[in-house]
Amino acid sequence: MFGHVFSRRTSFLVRCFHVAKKFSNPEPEDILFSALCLNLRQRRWNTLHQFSSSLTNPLISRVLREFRSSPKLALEFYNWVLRSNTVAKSENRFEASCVMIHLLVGSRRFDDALSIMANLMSVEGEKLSPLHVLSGLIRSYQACGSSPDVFDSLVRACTQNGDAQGAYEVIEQTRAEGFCVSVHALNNFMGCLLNVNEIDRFWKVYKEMDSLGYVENVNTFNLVIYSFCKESKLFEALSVFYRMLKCGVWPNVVSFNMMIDGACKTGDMRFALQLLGKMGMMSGNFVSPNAVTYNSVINGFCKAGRLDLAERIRGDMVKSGVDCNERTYGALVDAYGRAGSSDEALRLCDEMTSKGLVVNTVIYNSIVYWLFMEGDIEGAMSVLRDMNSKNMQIDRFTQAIVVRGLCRNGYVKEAVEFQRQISEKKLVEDIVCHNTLMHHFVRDKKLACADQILGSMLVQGLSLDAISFGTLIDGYLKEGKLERALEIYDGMIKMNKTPNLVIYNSIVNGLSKRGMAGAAEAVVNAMEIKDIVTYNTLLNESLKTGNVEEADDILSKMQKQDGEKSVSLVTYNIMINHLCKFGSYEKAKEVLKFMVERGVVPDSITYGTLITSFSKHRSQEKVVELHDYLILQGVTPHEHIYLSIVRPLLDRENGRP
DNA sequence: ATAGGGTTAG
Repeated sequence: MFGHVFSRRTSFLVRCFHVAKKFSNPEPEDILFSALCLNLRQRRWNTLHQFSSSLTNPLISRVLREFRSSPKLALEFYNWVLRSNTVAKSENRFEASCVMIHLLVGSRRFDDALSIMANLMSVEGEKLSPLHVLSGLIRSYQACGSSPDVFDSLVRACTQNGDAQGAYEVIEQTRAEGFCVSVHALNNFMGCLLNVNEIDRFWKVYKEMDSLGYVENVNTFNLVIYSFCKESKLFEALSVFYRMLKCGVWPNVVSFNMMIDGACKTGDMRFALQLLGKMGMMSGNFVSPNAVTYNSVINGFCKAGRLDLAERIRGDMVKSGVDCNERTYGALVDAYGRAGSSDEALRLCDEMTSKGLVVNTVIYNSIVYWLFMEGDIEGAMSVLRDMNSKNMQIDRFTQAIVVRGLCRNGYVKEAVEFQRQISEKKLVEDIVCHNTLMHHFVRDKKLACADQILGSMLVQGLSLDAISFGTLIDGYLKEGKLERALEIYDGMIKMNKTPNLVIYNSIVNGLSKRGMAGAAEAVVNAMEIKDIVTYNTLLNESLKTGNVEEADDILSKMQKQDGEKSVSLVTYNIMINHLCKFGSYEKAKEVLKFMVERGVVPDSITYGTLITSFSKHRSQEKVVELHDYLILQGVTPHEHIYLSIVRPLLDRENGRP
């Protein structure tokens, strides 16, 4: 046994000696290099470990390059270098990483290259800027005999991280250095711009493509289609499709999927179905629907409340041999929950499990959400426990759903407790949850509790947003606690947060309601922009005080501001309310007719205001007539007012007690 | 590349 070890060791030394002898004047580094290579080839990590203290930057790079044709081994060596603490210094990491990236890209192992780049740029990693990484790659470019594909990969690493600006800088700097990224990288960048909703910038880059010598390919066309679909411009998307055909570029399934999904999202299911049916014909029989296509349509019908049609499409999907996946079930589970059939939703979960599909967090969240909406707290909490017992990841959606679900069902205390447990587990903190809690405390007039949430957010170092401040400011103003409201306002200013329109409107409303018209007016005058809510608040105040001239003035300002757009349903409700209070019932009815003609559908507030007033001051026939008219306009009656005023009248008409 | 879950302030 020992003899065996000895002979291996001897042969190793002899081989080293041979290699060394080849050089006329062997440098120590050359000997070390050969030894490293020999041991690495045999994966003798223990032996290699003895060299770890002698490793230098150039040596590491040299070994990595030596193994360019066995990237797997090179990667093992790279990882070993990173792990051995003695050389884990940042500069070493960086240079070795750059060489490794070149090798991986050269052998088309893009995912491995991307993950190294992502790590270099991530907060947990080295936190290097994309341009810094680029400079490192360029420095080692020649020695590694690399190709511009590495720059494409770096762009990709940025876009995968949602860093459009980084991708842009890399593309620009690459060009400045005399290289060029491919059209694929440019497509990646443009896709990233769309994903972060920088539509204008997308178009700018798209228009510059040609002059930079790029020829748009099917992916580019698809992005243009996507950008139109994002803005619900289906007609324009379709015309890009035809332009693509004219350019001799063949559409693929993604081209269709984007348009079909766009149609579904705008609720145009007819168009979606047309496209689905004509995909073959429109593509010279080259393209047929895949799971994404079917799932988009299924989801479209689910959201439109047409489960019957969604199920029919699922039937088509199965018939055409496309397997249902998690997304298919996700859409259906959500729809059954929405329709109040949580049992069926849970049955579908069993079905997917039996097919080997995983019921993931998104699907669980759907179920929990709809159970809460139904008021089935027990059911919701038991599904949540089920998630826990299955070690299912709880995400910020789950948190928001549970916190809101508990609050809206009156379990605010329990929601706070849930939130506290989340904080303890150090899961992702979501401001929305805290804001929701504050909102419910404010609604229940428990301002001290809301304030406590604010305090705990500060303690946890969470950044507060405009909604956090706005909720409290509005709450205190409504309670008449002007001082505390102003304190919070000052706090916001001290934290360098700019109050937004909602907060200003809230203040204007609060001051007016406290009878501080002068102060309210001062705030209004200081406001740079005003919106419908501002005007509605002012209109309501002036009508309340009987200042018709001022009201008239505000109305004409509103019409000037944004044309008709700034006159809203609320505006009409305010006018109707005050006309009724003045006893001008016929005028109120005129306003009602006027708004209906403008295509503004009255709501239950309109209904309640008019019916209440008419029942006090007009004949019963007039009340019933008004009710019928409103129903005809598609108004949902105010439940309480319908039951207490209108139904008794209708019953009497029909001879019922 | 394209498809899923939530919504908190006037």
